[in-house]
Amino acid sequence: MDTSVICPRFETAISLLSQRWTGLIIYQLLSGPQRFSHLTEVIGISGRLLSERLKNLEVQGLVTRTVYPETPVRIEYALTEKGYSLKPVMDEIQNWSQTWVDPV
Amino acid sequence: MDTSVICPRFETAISLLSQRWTGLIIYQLLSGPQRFSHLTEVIGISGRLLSERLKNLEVQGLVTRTVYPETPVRIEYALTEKGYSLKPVMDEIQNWSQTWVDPV
DNA sequence: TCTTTTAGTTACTTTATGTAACCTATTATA
DNA sequence: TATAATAGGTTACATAAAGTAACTAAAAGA
Repeated sequence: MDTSVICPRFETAISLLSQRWTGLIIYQLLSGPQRFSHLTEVIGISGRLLSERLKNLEVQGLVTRTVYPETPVRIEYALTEKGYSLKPVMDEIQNWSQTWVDPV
Repeated sequence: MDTSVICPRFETAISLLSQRWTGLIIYQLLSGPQRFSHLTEVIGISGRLLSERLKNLEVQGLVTRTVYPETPVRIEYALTEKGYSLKPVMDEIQNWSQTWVDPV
């Protein structure tokens, strides 16, 4: 009989990254705070899902939402320390992709 | 005007890991070749999806499928070099989770 | 008042995932 | 010889998530 179980913390972490778009959003925000419309364009995600994902990421403490009451209003999304600390993960994915993914 | 685009190789790599269960399957196989039924139990994935995922991973060259014609038949799934080289990615996710994910 | 701009939301369609029952091959058992 | 047990799946159907496109809110300038 085998009682091995996957580490629950690892499971939580990877379920975060296994959600479609979430990894890309974090990766994109690594290059600095960005606006909603910029994220939709660069990532190629719909407003509906981007909105949903950013709300989740905010709740989980990975992203902050800052309103600049200009005209028209400017809202910037940025990584928290918790979000930014996923950089080594992203770096390793980047690194792997350079070796193992064919260029387009 | 902004022409920034996300690196296509990175995008390919993260779309692989963004597929539900795929990351967990790879993580689990890092500890050695394993059978179909063992994977379903440890990961908590249904046979239907595990079968689908393993086929994809085989096509993408991350996993091999080996048949041992014993009684009853034994089929083992193992990582290829390409699959195993995702270990640093998994290690960083593990690492992040130890710092940022609450224990259950 | 009407238009423009950003940041979303709503309603609806399509795709992915979850669940449970079923199938096949091989050998052990009654 | 029939029956059952075991591994490794597949099939059919229900539910949940993602994609698409049209619409809305708020604020200020023409």
